[in-house]
Amino acid sequence: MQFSKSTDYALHALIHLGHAERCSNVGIKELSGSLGVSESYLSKIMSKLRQDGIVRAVPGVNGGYELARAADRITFLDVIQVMEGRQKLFECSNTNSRQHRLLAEEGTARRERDKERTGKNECLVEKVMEGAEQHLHQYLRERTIQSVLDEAFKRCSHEANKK
Amino acid sequence: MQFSKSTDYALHALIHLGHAERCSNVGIKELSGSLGVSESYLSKIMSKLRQDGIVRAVPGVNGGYELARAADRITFLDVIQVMEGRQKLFECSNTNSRQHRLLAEEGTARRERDKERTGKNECLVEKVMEGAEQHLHQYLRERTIQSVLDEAFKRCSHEANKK
DNA sequence: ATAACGTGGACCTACGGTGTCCATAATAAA
DNA sequence: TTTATTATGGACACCGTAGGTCCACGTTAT
Repeated sequence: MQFSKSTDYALHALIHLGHAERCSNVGIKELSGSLGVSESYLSKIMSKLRQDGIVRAVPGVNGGYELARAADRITFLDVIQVMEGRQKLFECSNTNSRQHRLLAEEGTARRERDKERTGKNECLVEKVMEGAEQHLHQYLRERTIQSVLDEAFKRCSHEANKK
Repeated sequence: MQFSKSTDYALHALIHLGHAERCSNVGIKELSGSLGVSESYLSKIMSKLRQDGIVRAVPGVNGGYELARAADRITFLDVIQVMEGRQKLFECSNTNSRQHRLLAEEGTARRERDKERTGKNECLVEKVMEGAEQHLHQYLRERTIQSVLDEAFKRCSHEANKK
């Protein structure tokens, strides 16, 4: 259970773009050089980010990438969901096991209705995990590319003050 | 980024054990039947749980498994860490990229010391992710096998009251 | 002694993460 | 218009690992 390297690269690439906001259109060469990743692989990642409207891209001479919206409107959650997909953190593999049927058979009109709607019994483990996912998402929604830039700048100027 | 099926099976198996607490020693047959998983695969999982002191096992006739400690002292985090390993949620793949060196070169005695200790620059993305991991862990530490059993019982008796 | 039961090792398969290469399209500069 | 630059998308390769099976062995109760 770990985030993929693609997510890593994507976040760092976006930070680079956010930092170089003034001169728009950062090429894949500069990006791959800055991150230490091959151009070909990073292209794939940038392409994905573009398809999801995180960045814009222009081909041709002097082309490159730029953020599609302000850095403080690109959250970690946005990026992670693009790169990792929108699948749930946890999915009960068989809600029709005896264990689940046992719980379901304790009657309950509500559970019956649940089953009618979704076609499967509910899973209490899944419920707990959904809670965990909500918390995680909430946290990741509050962190943006801009917040990382701010943090970097803060440390920088803090050091400057001490001198 | 998803929890593995093993974690799923492990949690459900432990819930079964917690539910059948009275008659200790639940066999692999009963467990695999209840969860709808093959005996051979589930054995592997139970074995892992035993090695980490989550369950006890006795071989021989009438053998089987039982919880090694009270159900309210087995947290979701415990189980997940056994099954998924203790690796971090996120690890920056190259803290020596130009991007990181750029941040590091802004001087800072503190960052220098960091580098001396760990041998690598710090990564602000990693920092954010570590925060996310802490939150997630805190949540998972508060959910136990017992809490799921309680929830199941609560729903059950709630239905009974209505009748 | 024998049947029931858990253990650990060897092994297999499928899939996805990581990564490369190339043909193509789009764009700016000459 | 031609050429150089740059992003795009498809095809493909590699490989680690999740998921799963099988079997020989050790242990225990009857």
